[in-house]
Amino acid sequence: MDENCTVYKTVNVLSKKWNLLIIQSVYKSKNYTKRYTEIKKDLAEITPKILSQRLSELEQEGLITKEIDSSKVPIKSFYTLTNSGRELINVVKGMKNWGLKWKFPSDACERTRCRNCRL
Amino acid sequence: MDENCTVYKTVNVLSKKWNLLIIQSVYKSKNYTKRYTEIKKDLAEITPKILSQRLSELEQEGLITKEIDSSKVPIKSFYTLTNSGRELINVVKGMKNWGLKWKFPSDACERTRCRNCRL
DNA sequence: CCGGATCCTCTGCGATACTG
DNA sequence: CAGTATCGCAGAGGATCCGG
Repeated sequence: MDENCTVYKTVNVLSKKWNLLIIQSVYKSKNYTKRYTEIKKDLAEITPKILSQRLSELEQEGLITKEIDSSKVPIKSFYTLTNSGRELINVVKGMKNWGLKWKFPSDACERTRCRNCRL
Repeated sequence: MDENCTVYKTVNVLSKKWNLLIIQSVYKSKNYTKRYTEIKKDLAEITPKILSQRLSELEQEGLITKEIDSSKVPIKSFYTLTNSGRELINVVKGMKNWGLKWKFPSDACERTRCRNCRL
């Protein structure tokens, strides 16, 4: 495998820590949009620095868009999945189904819409 | 999302650096079996320490099995995908198809069996 | 209050060399 | 051939601070 291979490059982008969980967190929300603080609350263990870094990278990669409402205080940031970002949910679902089958069976997650992951 | 969620735990295992590429490298081989040096050659940029670490972890996770032929020198190690490891190829394929569509189009990889990734 | 930025610490990846 | 030993450094994590 050389570094020009699509698989190689894609895996390196997607398997960067937190990326798929951020995508999934935003995907769960209405209109595929979430605020910075909501994502941070959803991914309890992520630190603000890392979340900012990842969101910025995902924006540059074209997987999410950012909008800022500074019309009134407090200023609010909204992050929305692009079309490409939305389609990534299939990858997350693939991982979930594999995990349910082979590693981490969970009654809660078996349901079509788990309370945690909503997939 | 709490840390008991199947999605959370599964993503953390699978998105660890090199894991999916190792799985895919072994998957491409006859009988889903590859030797240490062959994997290292296939993933040119991986270092021996990291490859050893990852293989050991993947073995503990039950995704690969290891067999050593020490009957004659040089000693040879064989790594084989388990059933759960084989099924992970669907996740890799999902990533590949997403990457082809949105990020890294490639004529070579578009073919059903790319010379590099064989997926 | 919200959305970060800053500073510091520390795990863990990467590179090179070496060995049973 | 299939790894280990050692070292250096980037990036993840933790705590705190700050402008709007």
